[in-house]
Order: sequence, then structure tokens, then C-alpha cells
Amino acid sequence: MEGSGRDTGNALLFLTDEQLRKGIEAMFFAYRGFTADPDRILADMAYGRAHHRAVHFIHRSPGTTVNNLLAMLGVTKQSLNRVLRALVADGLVRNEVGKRDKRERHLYLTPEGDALERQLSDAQRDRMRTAYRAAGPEAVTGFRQVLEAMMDEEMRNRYDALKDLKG
Amino acid sequence: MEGSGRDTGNALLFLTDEQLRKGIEAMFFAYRGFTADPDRILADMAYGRAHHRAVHFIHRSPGTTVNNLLAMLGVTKQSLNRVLRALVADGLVRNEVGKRDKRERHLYLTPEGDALERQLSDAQRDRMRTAYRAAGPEAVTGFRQVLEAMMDEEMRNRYDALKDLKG
DNA sequence: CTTGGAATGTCAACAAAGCTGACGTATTAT
DNA sequence: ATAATACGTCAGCTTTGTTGACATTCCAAG
Repeated sequence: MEGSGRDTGNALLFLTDEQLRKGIEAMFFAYRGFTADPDRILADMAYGRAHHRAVHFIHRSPGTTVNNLLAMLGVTKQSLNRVLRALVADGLVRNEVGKRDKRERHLYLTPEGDALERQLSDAQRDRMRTAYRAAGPEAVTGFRQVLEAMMDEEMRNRYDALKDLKG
Repeated sequence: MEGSGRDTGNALLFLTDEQLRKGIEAMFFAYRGFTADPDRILADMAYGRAHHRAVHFIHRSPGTTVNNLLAMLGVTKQSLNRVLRALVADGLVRNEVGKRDKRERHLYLTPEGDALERQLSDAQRDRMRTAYRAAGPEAVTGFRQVLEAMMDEEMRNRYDALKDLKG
């Protein structure tokens, strides 16, 4: 089957095209599940996935600047600005002019924003917890290792920077 | 640190909110990497991620019907139809009226469509292979286990159905 | 003190890709 | 015959991304 002719031994079987394809499809279907719960919650409000991401990262590093958030999300400032404007207008995010550098705007969640963040991350964590529990601790380690190896260099730096905040 | 007061023992430490949050962020950043290479290739043509997905699944199960594809992708027929129309018009996908049931349209890739599929999946597999190689076979097993546990019931069925085709 | 560049915000216009609702047409099933 | 299914399509809307242009504010360097 899948006659590539060469069998490089069991140790490398996980690198066959078959195995790689399964990984690709697993990633696709799993990501749908990953976003499904927050999406459902947000659908009721006038918000979408972009708002979720903004709220998440502001929660993660309160006082972060717009530029920081931009680099984190990898979108244009115009796109982010539209999202932030809505969140500020609705009283979920607070905008504070920088003390040292007054060009910068530092972003914080209001209590209302915190409440939304908690609602969203609770739902997402629940699913993640269920998956972790089903797969077991060793699987979780492998899961994280592969994901980290899949990131672009720059994204991994961002990810590592977040890790250092508390973890 | 992270004083939740209760320490349930090492066996369950991987279920702390900290660990779950890391998993969530890893998923987010990794998915960006996952789609980055195909996105770059598609950006040059008039295509996007939706075309990639359609081409991928038609390649996976040649002769699949529109309804099958619809369920696989989880979008509306209007949304899929727009994508398929473009692919057929550009000669990448072929449309065949069903023999048994003439209402159905069976979808196949043309040689040109196959070429695009190969280009895209080569790029995506390369990244996956690099990640797999870096993480090792045991990590890959864990990776797949967690992803599968993260899917919605219906998506897991779809995923399993694909697995049975060849794998 | 002036000026260049950086950070931010905003306007306009557009595109990709999703959605709903409605309708038409073959074809099959009851 | 009639109902249900599979598919296509039109119209219109939303979210979220994109470019490009331009103003403001402010830091820092000359």
C-alpha cells in the first residue's frame, strides 16, 4: 500500500505522506471545534472572532499597546482599529494615553470586558480540558511540542513572550 | 504562584488553567503557521483558503458530491457554489452528472487542479514534516490524540470517514 | 527650535468568504 | 400525482481582512 518503494523502518513511519495528511486534516477539523464554542457565544452579540482575539490578548497582557497587539494578531491597524473602536464604544475596553510616551495607547479591559473574556475563555478551556483529559498528560506534551514546531519563527517568539508573563 | 489553594497532585497538574491557556494560545499561533504557506501560494492567484479546502477534499475523495463536500466543509451551498463555480470555470474541477442519481454532481480534479493541489499540499506537508521531525514520533501520537478529542462529534465522524478511505 | 520619523487614528474603497431567504429545475421517491 | 432531494442562482447582508491617503501627536536628533 502507498507504494513509495522504500520502507525506512518503523522509526520514521510517522513521516509518511499518509501520516502527514492525517495530521493536516486533524488540524483542520480540530480548529473548527476549537473556535466553535466562543463563536456560538459571540454570535448572539454583535461580535466575532476578531473581538475575541483582541479581548483575549488584552486580558493576557493588560496595558499592552496597539502596536504590540497588532504584531500579536498579525493584522493591519485599520482592521484592528475597527474592532477596538467597537469594544471601546461598548465599554469593554479602556484606552489610556501612555505616560512615558504619549503617542502610545495602553489597553485595558473594563469589568464588563473582563466578564466577556471569562465567559469566552471558560467555554474554550472546557473543551480543551475535556480533550486533555481524554488524551492524557503525555499526549498533551506531544501536542504542545508539535504545535510549537509548527509556528513561524515570529509567532513562536510572540508565543514565548506570552509564556514568560506568568508561566 | 497561581495560588488556587488546592494542589491535586502532579498527575492532574496538566489540567491547570495555566496549562489550558498555553494550549489555547499554541493552537492559535500554530494554526497561523499551518495556513501560512498555502495562503502565500494562493495569494498570487485569484484564490483563497476556501478554494484550497475544496480542492483538498475533492482530491481526497474524487467523485464526491456537492452535498458531501458541503457537510465536510460546514458551509452553505451558496458559499461553496461560488468557490466551485470559479474552479470549474478555470478548468481545475470537473463536474459530472451522476449515473445512478442524475440530480447529483460528482466532482473531480482536472490535471490542472491536481497540479495545484499538489503544490499546496506539498507546502503544507513540508511544514508538518518539519514539525513532526522536530517533535518526534511519540509527540506526534499525542498531537493527534488531543486534536481528535477536540473535534465536535460530527466533525470527528467526517474525519474518521476520510481515514477509512485509504488509511 | 525645527524637523524627521514613529505611533496612532481615521476615511474611503474594496475583496474574500461566510450568512439568510427566495426561487427554479431536474430527478427521484412515495 | 405529489412530495422530497440535489443542485444552482439571484439578491443582499455581515465580518474581517486588505491598500492607500492623510492628519495628529509626540519623541528625538540636528
